[in-house]
Amino acid sequence: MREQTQNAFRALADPTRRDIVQLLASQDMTIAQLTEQFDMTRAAVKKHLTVLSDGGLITVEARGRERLNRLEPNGMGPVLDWFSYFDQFWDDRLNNLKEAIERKSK
Amino acid sequence: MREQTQNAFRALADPTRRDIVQLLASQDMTIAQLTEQFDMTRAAVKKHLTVLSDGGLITVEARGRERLNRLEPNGMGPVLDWFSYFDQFWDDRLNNLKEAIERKSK
DNA sequence: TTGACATGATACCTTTTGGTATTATATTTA
DNA sequence: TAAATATAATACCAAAAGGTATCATGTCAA
Repeated sequence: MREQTQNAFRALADPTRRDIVQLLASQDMTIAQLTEQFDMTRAAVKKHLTVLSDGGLITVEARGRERLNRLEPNGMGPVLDWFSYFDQFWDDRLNNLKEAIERKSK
Repeated sequence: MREQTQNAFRALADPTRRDIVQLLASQDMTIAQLTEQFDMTRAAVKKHLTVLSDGGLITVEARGRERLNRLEPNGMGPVLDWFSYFDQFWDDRLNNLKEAIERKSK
């Protein structure tokens, strides 16, 4: 599972891919829909999606001739697990994040 | 500050650099000490440290002819901020992390 | 001061990465 | 069925990344 962690971190290293993740957080999208949002070819976007898929961050569902790209809810797991390793350093940060979330959920 | 986020994510994309971060979490180390832990030259380790520094994840303190590399406590800030954007998706994950931390602090 | 030590800087090489262009395949739809 | 649509796959290219070797610089110690 070490490989999965590496692939996930690698997937997040590119700004375009992080943007794709944010877009897919609001709704599932086809390659064509995603490509509209960027200044690059569909082939380039497809490559990014492959990297995101390798990282376990998205899944693809075939719907007729379309393919719906969907964020994988558990995809960030390995990444967040890695961060949780630094309790003594990041506890404060994580607590801030926690509090922000709690504030919103009220 | 968009640049800082990118540099931090980029810094974390390499497994050697993540290992360096983990090593520095336990104690500050010189390049020579870090190099002992890896199968590569000092120059290569130095490059990784430069990337980590660019990402704001470490700072360097000159001590005589040595340079002590130290983890920057707030360095992960931009990265964790980015993750906090996905409340609706990652809340559960973050809550699990939060609970694990709370359990430990008891 | 001279030599050893710790690091910095640079040139160079190979592989990976991010992108395009092009061609192929599968699915609708007129 | 034929044309249009949505995507996949491949070859190719320039730039960035990760590494080594080598040389330069600054500091400590005899």
